[in-house]
Amino acid sequence: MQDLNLFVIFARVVESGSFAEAARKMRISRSAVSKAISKLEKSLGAQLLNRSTRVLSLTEAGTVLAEHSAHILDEAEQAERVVNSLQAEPRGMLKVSASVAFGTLHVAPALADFLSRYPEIRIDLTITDRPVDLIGEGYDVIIRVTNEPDLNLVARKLAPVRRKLCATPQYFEKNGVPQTPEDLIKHNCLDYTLSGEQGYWNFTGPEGVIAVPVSGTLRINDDDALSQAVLGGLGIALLPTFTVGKDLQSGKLQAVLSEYIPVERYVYACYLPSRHVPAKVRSFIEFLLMRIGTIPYWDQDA
Amino acid sequence: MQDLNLFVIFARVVESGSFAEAARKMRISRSAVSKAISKLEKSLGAQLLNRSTRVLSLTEAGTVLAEHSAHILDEAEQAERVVNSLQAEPRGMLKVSASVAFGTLHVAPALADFLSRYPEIRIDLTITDRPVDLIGEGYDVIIRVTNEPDLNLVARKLAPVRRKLCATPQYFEKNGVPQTPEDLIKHNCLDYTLSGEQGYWNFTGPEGVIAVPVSGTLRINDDDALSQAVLGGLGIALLPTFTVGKDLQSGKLQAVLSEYIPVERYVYACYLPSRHVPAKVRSFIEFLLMRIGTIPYWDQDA
DNA sequence: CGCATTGTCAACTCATAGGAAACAATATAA
DNA sequence: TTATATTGTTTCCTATGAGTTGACAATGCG
Repeated sequence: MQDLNLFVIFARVVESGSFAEAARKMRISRSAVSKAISKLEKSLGAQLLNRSTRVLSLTEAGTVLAEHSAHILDEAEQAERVVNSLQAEPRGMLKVSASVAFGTLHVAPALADFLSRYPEIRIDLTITDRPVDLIGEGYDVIIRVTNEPDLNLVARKLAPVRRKLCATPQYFEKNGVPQTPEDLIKHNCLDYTLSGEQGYWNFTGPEGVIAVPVSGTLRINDDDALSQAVLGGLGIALLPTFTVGKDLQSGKLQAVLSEYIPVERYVYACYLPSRHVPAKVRSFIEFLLMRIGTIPYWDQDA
Repeated sequence: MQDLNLFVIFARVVESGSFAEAARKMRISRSAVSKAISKLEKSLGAQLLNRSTRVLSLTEAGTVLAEHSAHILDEAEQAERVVNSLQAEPRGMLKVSASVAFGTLHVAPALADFLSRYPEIRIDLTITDRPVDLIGEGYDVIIRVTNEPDLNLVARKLAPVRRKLCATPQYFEKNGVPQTPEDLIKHNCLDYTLSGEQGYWNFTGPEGVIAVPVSGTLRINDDDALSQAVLGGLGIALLPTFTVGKDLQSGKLQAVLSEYIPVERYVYACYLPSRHVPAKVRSFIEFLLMRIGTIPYWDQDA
């Protein structure tokens, strides 16, 4: 394969009409240009330029090569421009993955705003709780709720996820209100599949950290569905305020043992570590940060 | 400006789907590929490929760049092919310059044969006796009759040009037949403008080289026109056999002092010195050589 | 006839392209 | 699970060759 840089030099010479002029434009010496052309001619096995000290003229081979070289130069400059623009301006396709509950309740509703703010961005949002392969599937950003994000990723903490022990008033009427964490053992504790240690709920209370063994008749891998189950009066669960904030306000759910704080989880926006984060990713994360804030809107008056 | 060779490596990686595979195809080491991509990403300021040891995926910037790179690669390969073909096969435009008399009488008539033998060649023939700038005007070949061709050019000797002292029988009847070169002084000697020393005709005779001072009433810069003048009975001239061969045979002209040989001139095909002579030029010169041969057809029975 | 500028060449220098080897990550096979 | 092979990366090293400088001859201009 040819050394394409020679094509570039050749194109410059042709458009300049002289070696010296081309050399000045490219800020290299005349001899460098001379050697480049000679090398190109040698490697192609064809004379490209007939030259005396004063006059240059293209051979037929030179003429066709000049055309191709100009195209190449063009294409390269264009490529450089579009990549730069893609990098510097928020535009293009943004592939996002978000977990089911949070994605549905808070990411998806926010996208309209985001897209109208950045009209050149398009979004491909995948809602799933399954672990995704950022590299293989080509995601720009994934939004996950977890207490310990993947160490191989850049994880931007968007907001804390506060959780509360909730059930319906009806449930408490029937089964009593637990006064201490230990009382939970007597209750139907609905569990979130992906939470840390199975079978235990951990709290930080007045006495420090405690682990309460719990058991229940239902386990779901989605916070929103879990909330629905609790709303149906099935039992008690540790529910994030981002799903049940309204229900707590409206009284459809009731929180108990509020002085015992479950291990805090966070909403993270994660992306691949790279020195070169495209503008679309930066602006998306900044938008989310602004939208969700340090004290998320669903917690503001909870 | 970018290093276009990095684009090529990038394109190869994309089409291969892996650094290692691309490295093997290009017969360089994996580390070379790795470094090339890193350098490209750095210089563009954008991530192009997301990669783990096992899986590669293009970023958006990478996707657009891949497209452009593929185009560039394509264009380069195409350019290489067409230049090679132009070099190796007799095809394309052949710019030829020929002197008026010889060009008209012998080059132009031969072209039909040549072009039918090489159907992919087209010819741009310029008939002129004016000295031409091979480089500036972009001629591939010039055909000239001279005794000393330009030393800066490659001059292929096609055929000797024999000249004879000619006049019409009528002229000799009226003015007498010169018996010795010195007798020429008494004749109307028509001169060819571009011949060596003005006012003298040089011969190699039995006594060695002699220079005869001559004078006449006409001087023309074209052998054919000069012949026409002689045919009109105006005087004596040194005429090349390639213009008056037929007239000598038919008796319309008569040659005298044949034992005195004028300085021999030659038909040359000249082209610019270069290691890389295109096939079209080579085949043209070979064709002329074959056609005109060492003993030209107009001399064969003269 | 200077004078300036051209393309080329030879000699030299230094950056850097590329290889080798070791490494961590990861997929596949046993 | 463990073992193995392969991936992309990194460090270190070296030879190549790209580019400079400073000549040169050729050439056009005033």
